[in-house]
Amino acid sequence: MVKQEAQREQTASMEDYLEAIASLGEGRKVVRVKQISEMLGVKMPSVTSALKKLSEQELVEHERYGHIKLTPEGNKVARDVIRRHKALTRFFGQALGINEETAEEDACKIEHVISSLSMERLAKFVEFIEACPLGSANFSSRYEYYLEHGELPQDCSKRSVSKRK
Amino acid sequence: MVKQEAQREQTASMEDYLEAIASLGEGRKVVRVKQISEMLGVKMPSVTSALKKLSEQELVEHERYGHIKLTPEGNKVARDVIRRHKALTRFFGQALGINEETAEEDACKIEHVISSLSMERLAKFVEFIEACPLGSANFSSRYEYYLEHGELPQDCSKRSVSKRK
DNA sequence: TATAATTGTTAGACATGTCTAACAATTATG
DNA sequence: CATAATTGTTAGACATGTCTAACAATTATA
Repeated sequence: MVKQEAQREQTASMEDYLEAIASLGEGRKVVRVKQISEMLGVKMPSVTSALKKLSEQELVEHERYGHIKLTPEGNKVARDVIRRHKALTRFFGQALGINEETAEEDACKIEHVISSLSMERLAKFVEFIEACPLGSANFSSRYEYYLEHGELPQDCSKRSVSKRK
Repeated sequence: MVKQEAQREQTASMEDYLEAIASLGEGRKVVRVKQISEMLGVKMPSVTSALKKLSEQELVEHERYGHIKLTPEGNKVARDVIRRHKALTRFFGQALGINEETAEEDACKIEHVISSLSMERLAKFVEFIEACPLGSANFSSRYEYYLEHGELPQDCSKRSVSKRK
């Protein structure tokens, strides 16, 4: 057991490019420089320059004015980023009740910096919350009460579980 | 209601410098360029250059070969970073059961990119978990069971809460 | 199919933040 | 207190990733 994951060798920017190429290419769709640039909010020359770098690392196939495609290795990296992205979005959205837009934004940033260990635990946590109806129901309702009122609900009291009303 | 927080104008690097200065300066201790450089794992010229920038922004007082001190505004920013840092460390440590070192590392990265909203909710979440013994006990024990066995404990079943054993 | 519109590339400027090498100031000590 | 050791600064190189301006290829259309 020497080094489970070689990943995270990419910068946040390069991960963003890989992620964008992967999602734009879903279902064999042709990927264009312009689409990538729009998706990431950068200008086209930035994309060209990123593609050059990623090609040199053999994560992307790209020929001048031609097709753009992830290599198997590039796809692996992209899938991993996307996996983190989705788990984080679920966490912020489902577990913390954050609005979709903000959840997305945070996921986009955090996906590039979180450790594998925390990522794994976070994903398990969300799975758990979503899968365990009893725990979840109790948890969510109490948590929402706490969010709204700023104090703990009765049945969280340290002394006893009140039965009145 | 126009813009609650003007913060997050700083880059991750500059936030790190402010954070380091604040924590090295706890209790009126004199802050040195060398200490900052060691704490952040950069060379001294990087610190000098950062101090210059932060001085121009009036977040730090620094005179050549002289004292280093946060201005009130710089202190405000630093305290805010530290607040985020602590809440994140608690979340990863207490709530997710991540080891201290990893929890620290993740907090150091995420503190610079997370939104105010998510940060607030995350902090409330940790408070809640720590403050609500019933929810917490239920939650933690089930979550640990899930982490360890990879499947939900009996009392999470969708059908009914088993009473046997 | 010739020309116009769109898309993509190249070249090179710029911002950020790091580093090394050389030098300067401060502090410690023989 | 003179000199050595330590600490701090300056200058300038370098890496990353962005941008604009100018040009080139591709695609659409009159």
